[in-house]
Amino acid sequence: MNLFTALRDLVLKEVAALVEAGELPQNLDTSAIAVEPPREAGHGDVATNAAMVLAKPAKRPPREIAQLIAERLKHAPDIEAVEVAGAGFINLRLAPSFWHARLREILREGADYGVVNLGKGAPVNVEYVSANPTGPLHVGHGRGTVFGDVLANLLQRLGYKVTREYYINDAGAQVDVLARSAHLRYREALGEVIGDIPEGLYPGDYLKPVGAALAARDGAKWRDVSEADWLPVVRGAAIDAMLRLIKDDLAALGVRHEVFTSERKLVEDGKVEAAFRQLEADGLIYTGVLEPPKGKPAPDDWEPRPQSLFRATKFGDDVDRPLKKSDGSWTYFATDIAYHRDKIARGFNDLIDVWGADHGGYIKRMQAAVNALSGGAAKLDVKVCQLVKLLDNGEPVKMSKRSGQFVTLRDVVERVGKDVVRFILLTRRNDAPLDFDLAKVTEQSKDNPIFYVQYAHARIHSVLRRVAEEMPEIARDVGSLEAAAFDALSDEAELGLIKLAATWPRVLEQAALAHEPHRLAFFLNDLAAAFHRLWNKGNDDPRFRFMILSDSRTTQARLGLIVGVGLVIAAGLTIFGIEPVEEMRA
RNA sequence: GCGCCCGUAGCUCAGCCGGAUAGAGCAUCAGCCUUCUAAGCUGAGGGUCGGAGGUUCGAGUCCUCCCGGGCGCGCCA
Repeated sequence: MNLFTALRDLVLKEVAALVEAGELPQNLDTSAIAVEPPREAGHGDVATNAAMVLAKPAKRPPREIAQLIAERLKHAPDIEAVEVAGAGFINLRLAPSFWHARLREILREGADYGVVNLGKGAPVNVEYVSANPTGPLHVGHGRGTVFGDVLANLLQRLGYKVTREYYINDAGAQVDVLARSAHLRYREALGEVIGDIPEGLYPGDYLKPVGAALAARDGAKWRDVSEADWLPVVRGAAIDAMLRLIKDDLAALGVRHEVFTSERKLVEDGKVEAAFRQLEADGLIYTGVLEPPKGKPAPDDWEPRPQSLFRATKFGDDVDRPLKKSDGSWTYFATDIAYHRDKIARGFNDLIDVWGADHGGYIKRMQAAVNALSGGAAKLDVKVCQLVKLLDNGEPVKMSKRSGQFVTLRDVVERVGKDVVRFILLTRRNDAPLDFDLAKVTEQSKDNPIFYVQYAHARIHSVLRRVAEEMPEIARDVGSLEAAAFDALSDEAELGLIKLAATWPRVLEQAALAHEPHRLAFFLNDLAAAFHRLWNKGNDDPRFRFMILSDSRTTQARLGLIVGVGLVIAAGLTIFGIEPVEEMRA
């Protein structure tokens, strides 16, 4: 149960009653009424702006309306105190029994706590990674990968029918470069001395096995024929190999896409042509001449050229966008239009793309295209991930793609572990740059967010183990804990921990609606902090220890509390695709 | 030149579709281990929320302009 939506319903009910009683006019717009946690804990457990929202349409002072509502709320069950404050806020304090009931709810629902059917089975398409199949993934890719994957997990958990997709850019010039690079490695494998890799080709060693495999399979067959003859073959082999490499990298991170879509195949199947014709039929394509971009030196070979343009400006883009290159082949935009058209045709009206920051300028045109293709029915949300700055103990790790000396995602996953990568990459908002320090993220200290959260979970299980040893008479199964005497939990620190854990349903829901999985990471960090705080309160004052040898009633109630917290932490980590640990010792 | 993102404590960043006295971590300083793991916790100092207008009962949050940084701007993807 999301307690805030439940209390909002209660407030709305009282407002309706006041309308009924003639205190407030009919037909009030109540949509802006919010019930939220107040910023200041001192203001109570929840606050509502109802009176302030209604003041103007009701033509009565907000504090007066607040009094009316407050008077009624005082009689509602579980509400311990109601006060009108500030400009007309209504602050509510809920009875301990209310919070005890929330704890019982957490214990009863366990991993499903906070899970509501927000999506109602609506299909959502999440496209992420979509890196060119020209080499291994690097850390920058990792960020979008984790973001997309955890967002997909989150949406799936809340009742959306999620499909995870990867778009393979295997049709452009870059895969031809890949093919030439692989052909060089092929000749090398046949015994030729190739020397330095020429400028403009991929220098990485990862193409050596591709060349070797080709030589082993076909011998010298592709050595002395023209490029036009060998290129498609070598390209196909190289793309296949790179895709296997990438899928392995993804598997090492615990990521698996359901659908891989080949750009080349879209072209071959005439899907791009079909998308083009659809837009043409809708009058959204014309032949025109684009201005050269201003503010930077025009490309050397710039010449005004009539070309097929999509009327993106009709859908909010800044200029109309070209669909064909000068050689007659499709632009990247054109094939991407076809891909999104294909997604829409497969029944998705809710599209999410996760891109790197350097593609930010591409958002408007893609949204314009989705809008045009679906007649406004489909929505595309593009989440852009900023750069990751890789550090090792504070020192920047040198990465140069040109020399082939860049740290791969695989390297990082193998060094620090997939769980660490999955969590740390979400400890910033997607649109803020992120530092990833290889040394710090494996540190066993509170400076390391994932350690901090796992440590809280481990401590909870440590207490369980101790109680099993010292007080075996206490039933520790969730069923028994649910029935524990929670009136023993009366300290504000204990209730505060329940209160925080009880906001989990709201956090889940809001993270899903906003498409912002990082909120889960921040919440878990806060929850862990609240737990560590209570733990230390027990250090300072033995009466607050979870295990009180002389008092099995209190001990069991406190076990219920921390097991509940542990369940919420575990539920959160599971969405991250991270295994909660029960002890920290290796 | 235009578009998008960002600008919050010395540093790195949160701030929940506008809500009350703007938060956390790091760093600095001062404290807490005969303990359920101190792998942790408590406290203190530190802010014109880049600037100026505007909308609103109320603006870090929305709008306009300006300043500063990043990304992008046909034949790369």
